[in-house]
Amino acid sequence: MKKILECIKTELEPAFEACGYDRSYAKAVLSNRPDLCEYQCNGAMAAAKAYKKKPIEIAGQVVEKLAGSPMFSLAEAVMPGFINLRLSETWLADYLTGMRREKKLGVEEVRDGGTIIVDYGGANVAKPLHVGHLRSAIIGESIKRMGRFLGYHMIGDVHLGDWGLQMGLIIEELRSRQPELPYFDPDFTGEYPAEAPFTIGELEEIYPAASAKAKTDEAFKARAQEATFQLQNGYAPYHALWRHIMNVSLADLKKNYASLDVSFDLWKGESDAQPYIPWLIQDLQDKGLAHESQGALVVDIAEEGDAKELPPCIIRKSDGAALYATSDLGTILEREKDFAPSKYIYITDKRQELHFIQVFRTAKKAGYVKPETPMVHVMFGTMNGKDGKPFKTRDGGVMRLENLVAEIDDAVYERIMENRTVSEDEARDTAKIIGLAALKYGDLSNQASKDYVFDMERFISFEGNTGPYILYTIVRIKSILTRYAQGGGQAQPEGAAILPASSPEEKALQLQLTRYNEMVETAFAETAPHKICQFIYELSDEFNKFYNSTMILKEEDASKQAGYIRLITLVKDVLETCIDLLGFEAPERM
RNA sequence: GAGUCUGUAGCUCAGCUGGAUAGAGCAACGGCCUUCUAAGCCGUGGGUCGGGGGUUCGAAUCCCUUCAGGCUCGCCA
Repeated sequence: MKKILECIKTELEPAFEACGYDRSYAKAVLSNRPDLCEYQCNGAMAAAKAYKKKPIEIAGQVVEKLAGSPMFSLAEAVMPGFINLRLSETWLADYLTGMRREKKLGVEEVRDGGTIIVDYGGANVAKPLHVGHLRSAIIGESIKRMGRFLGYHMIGDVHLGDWGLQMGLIIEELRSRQPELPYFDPDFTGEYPAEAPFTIGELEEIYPAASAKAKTDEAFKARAQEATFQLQNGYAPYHALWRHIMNVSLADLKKNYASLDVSFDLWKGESDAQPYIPWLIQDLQDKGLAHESQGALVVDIAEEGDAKELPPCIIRKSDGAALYATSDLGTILEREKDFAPSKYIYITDKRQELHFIQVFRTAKKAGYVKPETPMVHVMFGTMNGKDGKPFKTRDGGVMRLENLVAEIDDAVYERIMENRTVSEDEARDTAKIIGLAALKYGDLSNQASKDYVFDMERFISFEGNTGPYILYTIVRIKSILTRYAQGGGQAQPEGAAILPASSPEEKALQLQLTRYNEMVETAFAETAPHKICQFIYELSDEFNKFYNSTMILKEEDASKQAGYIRLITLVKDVLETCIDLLGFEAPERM
């Protein structure tokens, strides 16, 4: 469906041309002075220079040509040369009627958008999910859903950290704790046990302990590096151990992501890239891209125009082991083979910016990814506490995701029980839904690339620009619709029209709805979920103003009432679609 | 040191491909429930858009400079 600004532009173009001005000046934007008009065109001022005329004169001429247009109820030229526009109520109502007849409420699907890989999650096997993983999961899930809604074939990959030094650290720590295990007996020839020698709880304690030990104990660190190297070279006992670590950890990770309503199409990890690495390293050498430097194998990625000389991409350490960049390149080879994506989107902490520049440039230089295929790194900032420092638990430790989610759910639950008389079970279920919305909206309503302050108090206060406010709005609409239907109302015959607005509040609500299709496209193109949040906050705001000004169920004119019902149904449909794109849902009651 | 991002109301943030009087929310204060969920709505107060210079008819927005903070800067991921 044609976007509202394009409709206006199409209407303005002939007017500009009829006056002898180029059509490129006929651009409309949303007004920043809603007291004066709804849309404005500033083209007359830009044209003034080119045609050496006064802006107001040009604007006046154009406005004359717009007289009688069914689209506008107002078209006037004001100093210094603005063209102020207001849509006619009937034209606006027709546009909305068109929206509600469209499958996706006016959003058009792309044709042949191709496959887009979204690499998010980034959980590390054997380590619990913590708040650092939250943003990647939440932002990535939203971007995946947006792309899918727009018709792209989106593939989300969790891309586990399952192959680095951490594995060697765990193996060595296990050896020091349980040296009697058969994995550490080089002469062992039997079957390795099917049962893992640790629980998820133990595993989560082992890694931090090993990591801390490696920082002070050089010999331990060296052994861990050696174990990592052996694992990567297929040493069977360690591979068996690695299998256990994977199995125990994956079950837990899946449970955690599920609780966030985050899902992945692929549960690939760095280990899956390993088969590609020997070829990769050989190929980069054959192509003359990789060379020895200080004992390591590196690819120079500096390009002309760089503000600063960028360090090379290291693809093999001096000890012969592969590392992060190597496995990311191997993963690219696998993805090209399996999916030949038309675009790559990586969602990580912004501190990894340099790493992705290195990987992207190497992939392009080597020809693994076509020059025209966009490789996008969506970077996000740190989630800070109220003190502006990285978010920690009260005692200064790393906050586990499970605990964070549980804390929010509990706080929401308390709030529900304060005010409402619903059963405990219903309150628990509703609290989960609202809690997730609070958490996700709190994150997504900020620009991803910026650091943001996670303020539990603010999130659970439920006032203002929050997820719960959006949900509350939806619940209000649902409540009206339910009561209307109970009263025997039938407002939804196929093709029934939205009626012209009869109040300023109703028109403001209608105008906000028309921005929907453009907003969705922009939000995806800019990988900016916060634009969806902003839109639905404004839409909710307009709805609540309308709600306060108009008693829908008390309306005596039945056809007018049916028109209201159709309008608020459209509002509900748009809001529900949007929160689905953000990755959460609304309860029936709250 | 170099690169990069950020700096907007007391707090948390929008706005940044240049347009009219810089917007929300929270917090403060004052109104609105015998009426569809008051987790709502209406109103009041609160700003040298970090500072300085420049480009422009017009700058929070573009350019330069400066201050403050974050992050990164070859063998962690």
